Amino acid sequence: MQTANPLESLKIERGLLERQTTAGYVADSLRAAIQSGRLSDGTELNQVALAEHFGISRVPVREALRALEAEGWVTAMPHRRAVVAAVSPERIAESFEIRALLETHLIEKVIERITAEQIQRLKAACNRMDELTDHAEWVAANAEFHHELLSSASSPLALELATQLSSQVERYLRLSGESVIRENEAGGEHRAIVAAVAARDVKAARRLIHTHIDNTRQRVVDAIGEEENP
Amino acid sequence: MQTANPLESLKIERGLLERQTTAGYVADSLRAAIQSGRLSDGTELNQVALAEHFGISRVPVREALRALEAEGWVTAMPHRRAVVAAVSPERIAESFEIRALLETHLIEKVIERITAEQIQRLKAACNRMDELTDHAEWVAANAEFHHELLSSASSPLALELATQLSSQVERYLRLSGESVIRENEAGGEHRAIVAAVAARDVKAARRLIHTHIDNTRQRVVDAIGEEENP
DNA sequence: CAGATGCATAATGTATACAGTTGTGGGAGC
DNA sequence: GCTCCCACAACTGTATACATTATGCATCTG
Repeated sequence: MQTANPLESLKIERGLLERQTTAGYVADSLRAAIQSGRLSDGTELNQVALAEHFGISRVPVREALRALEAEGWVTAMPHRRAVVAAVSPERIAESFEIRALLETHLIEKVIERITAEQIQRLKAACNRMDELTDHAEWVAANAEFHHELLSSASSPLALELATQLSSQVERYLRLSGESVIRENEAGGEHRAIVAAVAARDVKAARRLIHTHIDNTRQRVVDAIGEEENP
Repeated sequence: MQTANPLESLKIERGLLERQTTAGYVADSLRAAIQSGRLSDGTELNQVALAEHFGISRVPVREALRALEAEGWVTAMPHRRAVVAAVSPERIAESFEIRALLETHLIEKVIERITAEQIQRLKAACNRMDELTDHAEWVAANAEFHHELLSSASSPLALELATQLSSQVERYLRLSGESVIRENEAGGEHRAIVAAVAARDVKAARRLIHTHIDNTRQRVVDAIGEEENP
């Protein structure tokens, strides 16, 4: 037995800081900008312009673009400008369908494993969302809710895929009306899901999640339709 | 009205050749090597060594590694060597589970849409697989069969995900015994699936696919277990 | 001899320079 | 006026050079 290592705190700090490369920083910045919608579909990503903007050379910019391309955020062809990837309405719809498939599957494991404390956290997350007025914040909180809900399933790969699918279409949620009304609908749906999970009611939870995701899909697809044919 | 442009053929040829960048070529080469198992888990990917091997500079090598990292083939940390990513047994198992989920879902759409001609192609693919003796070729043909089967569902994103999940664990199929016996089992399972699809029997097809993938999962997981505790 | 320390080496990350491709605008030719 | 072509500008792709960080080894210390 020995006393706690006084350097332990420093180690953690180092771990948190975790010096990032410039390329990693650029990739994170661009990804966040695309995900939030600040960089919209088809925006051209000029390497020299980006390099100047960040005050760095083109090399790390290129590496960041390569990574984002592999992740699907950016479309690029040899010797041509990279552009922010467009996600077709069909792909968006399919993304929701697959999420529904994954999440209805995961919810069974969630119900098996979730603890009372985690349920409390979900309820708290629901309450927090009611307070939010900014749409962007609401979208982020919504993603966090789903992530938190599914993280209890202990299926890291499925969670990863579901999260990835969400994040790629998140920017299109913006279109589905800034209307708080709709968001409150979602809030009610979230609470119903949490209640079903708390009651360990697999069938109800599956049905509620499927309906919830399908509703969201409907809203987004409709919004895109209106956008195209106003 | 005008005669066919004689340059059109060149354009197509150009399109097929589709001049690739060096970085793209390196990424493809490495990906193929990892997928086939020629580069195994934990192999260090030294930039200068790779650059010398390909007879190029480090820049395109770095871009290739970035892309492969984003795709999950390579693990890298700042200022440290990149290594071929290891896929944990849990992740492999989960990968099969998610594939089962996706493929049992897709098979319904397949049955709705598949044509007689496509069914013939699937049968032909089954027959071709019987001829193969090389394990690596068999694995590739197996992947092709599943891809061909699901491509009739017209769900590009789901197909993409399923294919991606398969390709990432494909190299571990090698462990599951070179035994032709087991591969013949799979051949029988494939034929049964095609038969159910041809008969438009959704329930049977779902059950058969699920069993098939679960069997494969079992074989691979067992093989890994033996590998670790011989 | 175990463990820490400092230095040399090698590898990664970034900047700069150069090469090759694409796109564009203006002028020649019709 | 219109088209075609070519030169030039802008941009991407690659190589080389430099900066920073990690790692292995020899040395030193207790």
